[in-house]
Amino acid sequence: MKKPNDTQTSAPSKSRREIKKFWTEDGEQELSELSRKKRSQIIEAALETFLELGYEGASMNLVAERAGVIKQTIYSHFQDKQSLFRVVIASLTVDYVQNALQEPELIDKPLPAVLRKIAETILARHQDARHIRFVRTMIGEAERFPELAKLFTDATVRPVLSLIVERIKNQTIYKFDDSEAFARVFIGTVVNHCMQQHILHGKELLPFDSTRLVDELVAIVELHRIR
Amino acid sequence: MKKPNDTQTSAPSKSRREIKKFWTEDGEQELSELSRKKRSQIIEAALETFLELGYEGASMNLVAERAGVIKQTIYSHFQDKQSLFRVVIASLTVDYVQNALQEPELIDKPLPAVLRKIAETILARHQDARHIRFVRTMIGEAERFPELAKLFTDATVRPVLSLIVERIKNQTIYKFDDSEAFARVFIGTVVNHCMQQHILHGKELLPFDSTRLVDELVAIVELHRIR
DNA sequence: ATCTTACCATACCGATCGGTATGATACGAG
DNA sequence: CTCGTATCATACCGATCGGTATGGTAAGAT
Repeated sequence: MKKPNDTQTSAPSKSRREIKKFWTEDGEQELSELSRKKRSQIIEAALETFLELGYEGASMNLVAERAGVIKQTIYSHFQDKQSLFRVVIASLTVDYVQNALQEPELIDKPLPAVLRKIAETILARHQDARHIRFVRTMIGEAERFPELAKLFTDATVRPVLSLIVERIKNQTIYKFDDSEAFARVFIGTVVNHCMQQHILHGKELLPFDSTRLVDELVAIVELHRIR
Repeated sequence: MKKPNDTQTSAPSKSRREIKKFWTEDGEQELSELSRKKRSQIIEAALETFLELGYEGASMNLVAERAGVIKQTIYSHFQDKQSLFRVVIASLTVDYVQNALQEPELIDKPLPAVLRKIAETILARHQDARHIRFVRTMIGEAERFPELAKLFTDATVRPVLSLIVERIKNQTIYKFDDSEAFARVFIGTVVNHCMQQHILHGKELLPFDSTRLVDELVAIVELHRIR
């Protein structure tokens, strides 16, 4: 709601000493050791602050304080608050998908075991308070930052979906008429359970055991067994 | 992030002329015609503003301007920004459940028809831009306003859930071992589809036809038919 | 030994924030 | 016709906002 100060946005700069702007696109910059350390301090503090207070609720002063850095240092690494938010949220998004989607040992396991493993992964992630705040922030800002929401979907929903579809097609024990629709039923159920129980505090109001849900889903799979 | 001015929060008031505070709990106040009109203008404007900009992003100045009212009028009807937010969001929540959960003609319809009707209702609601903003805001503020999130769950999820469970139990054509788990699979799938497609902009990235999903769910129901 | 770089501390800028004070006006009830 | 009420317009309050300016310090490179 606050209009930025755009005095001298066009003028080169009245400042006597030019301050290095790392975010300027002048090729691949080799950041010094110190710079990289400060940068990661800023990112970590910004992350914590944005996830706790939301985009508007977080102040740059607080981020600087938590990062153990002065504001100018932030503004030498990031153009402005919006761009800091975008970088921080986007990098957390890709971090999550990177640490999660190793599909290691479950090659050639039966379909129900694969599905249980996927459900377990999603459920486990929602035990992490930071992830819950992450999802809340992502959804809360989805109107103001649609690219981030799309990135989130692309990085988290898409690969799981296609993994399930591929698994369904590479087996002959169960028969599904519309494998993508079934995949969406499966992850939709699990994700909505997390959303309802953890994001919206449903566990304090209508608690429901997740294993009952997964068992139900697996039972549904079993109904598709070729007889 | 801004600390409120709490000068004279304890002192009675330095103001010469006492301003009527409708939010004071001094019994059932009969608001005048004018007051009720102003109040509803304020609520409508606050709703639009909070849903568009979020709690922190919305300013009382803008709400007053949109309501065609001066700020003092807002503060004579509501204690502060938080309380305005709570009233506005809570009343929208109960409005939604009120206008939605008439279970009219579908008495004694077969189970698949009932489920299709429920899915249709949920899907239709997510065609409304205001409802999408409502859900985004509700989730985005779920950490700062947990009571609102719980109210939301209680008012929207619970009744649909128990309706389905009751419907499953009052029929003998289909057999479900865990009717509540199945109910959660059903509405979880539908709600997550809306969340993914509309709230998180998934329809512009991984579009998926909702009727395919509902058909899949009904096909799953059909697998439970007693042979 | 000088220069540059990246940081520090502090203070400042204009704008906007949530909320209040003052005084005027329009109007219905007695 | 007067009195109380609920609004209006406007201005103000202290605090905080995002962002910048000034000047200084420590360290590595030339």
